[in-house]
Amino acid sequence: MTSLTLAPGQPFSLDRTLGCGQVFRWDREKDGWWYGIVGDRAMRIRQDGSRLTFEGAPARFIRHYFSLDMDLPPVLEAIDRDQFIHAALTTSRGLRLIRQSPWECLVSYICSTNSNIPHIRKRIGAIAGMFGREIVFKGRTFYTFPGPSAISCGGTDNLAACRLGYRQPYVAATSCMMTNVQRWVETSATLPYEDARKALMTFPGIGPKAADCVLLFAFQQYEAFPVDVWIRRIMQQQYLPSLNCDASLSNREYDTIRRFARNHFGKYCGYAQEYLYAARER
DNA sequence: GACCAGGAAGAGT
DNA sequence: ACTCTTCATGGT
Repeated sequence: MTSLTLAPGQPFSLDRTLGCGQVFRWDREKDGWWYGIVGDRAMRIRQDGSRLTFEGAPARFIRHYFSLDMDLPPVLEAIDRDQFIHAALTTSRGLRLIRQSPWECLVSYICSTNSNIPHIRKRIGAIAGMFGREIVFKGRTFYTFPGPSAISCGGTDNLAACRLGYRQPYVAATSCMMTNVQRWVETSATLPYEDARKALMTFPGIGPKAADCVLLFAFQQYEAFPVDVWIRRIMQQQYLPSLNCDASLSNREYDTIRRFARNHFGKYCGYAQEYLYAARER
C-alpha cells in the first residue's frame, strides 16, 4: 500500500475523474475504493482529502495516469470564459482528464456509438473477458485489454459473443488494420490535432466524435472537442441557439460546434467539454 | 441531405 | 409492459 499527498493548489477529485464517463473499466465499491485495470496491472485507489492511497501501481504511474503532474488551475482559468462554464467548473471541481491506453481507448469509443455508458462498459468488459488475460487482485478477477492480434485472430464467433451489434465488423476491421501498423502511438502522437484526427478517422468505426474522444483521452490533444448528443444540446441551449437538435448531426454542424468551442474556450477546449459533459442535466 | 441498419440497457410512462 | 433515448458511423 502506497500513498501520496496532492500538491497544495492542485485540485483533484478521484470520484469525479473516474465517474465522469471518460473511462469504462473502473468500479467504485461502497467503502470508497476504486478498482480498475490499466494496461497489464490491476489496481485499487482511494482518496481521503488530499491523500491518495493505492495498491498495484507505483506512485509515478498514478501521477502520470491521473495527470497529477499537470498544473490544472491555469487551464481552468483559461477556459473559464462565461457564467455557464464557470458553474460547471465549480460543480465538477477536481475533474482531470486521464491518460488512457490508446488502443483500448480506440476500441472503447468504437463500441461507444449510440449507446449509454453502462452498455458501453459491458461491451468493453466482454471483449476483455473473451480475449484478455486473467488477473486476480484482492480476490477480484480482472482481464487485461487484448491487443489487436488477439482480437482479430480470436475468431468471429467469439467476437459475436461480445454482442457489439453493428460495431462488431468495425472492431474486427480496425484490429486487423492495426496489426499492420508500425509504431501507431508514436506516430500519432507527433501529428498536429487536425492531421491526427484525419488519421484516426481512417479506422472503420471511428468518425469525428470517436476520433475527438481518442485524441482527448489517449493523446492529450486538448484542442479536441467531442460533440455528442449531450454536448450538442448544451451548446444549442447556451451558446449556439440557431442549432437544430431535432435533425441528425451533420459534419458541417459538428465543425461549426467544435470551431466555436475552440474559439470560445481556447486551446484547452477539450477540458471545457469534459466539465460541460460532467455537469449535464440528466 | 435523408434514411436506414444492428442492438440492448436505462429511464420514463 | 411499452416507448423512447442512448458519449454515431457508414452505406445507399
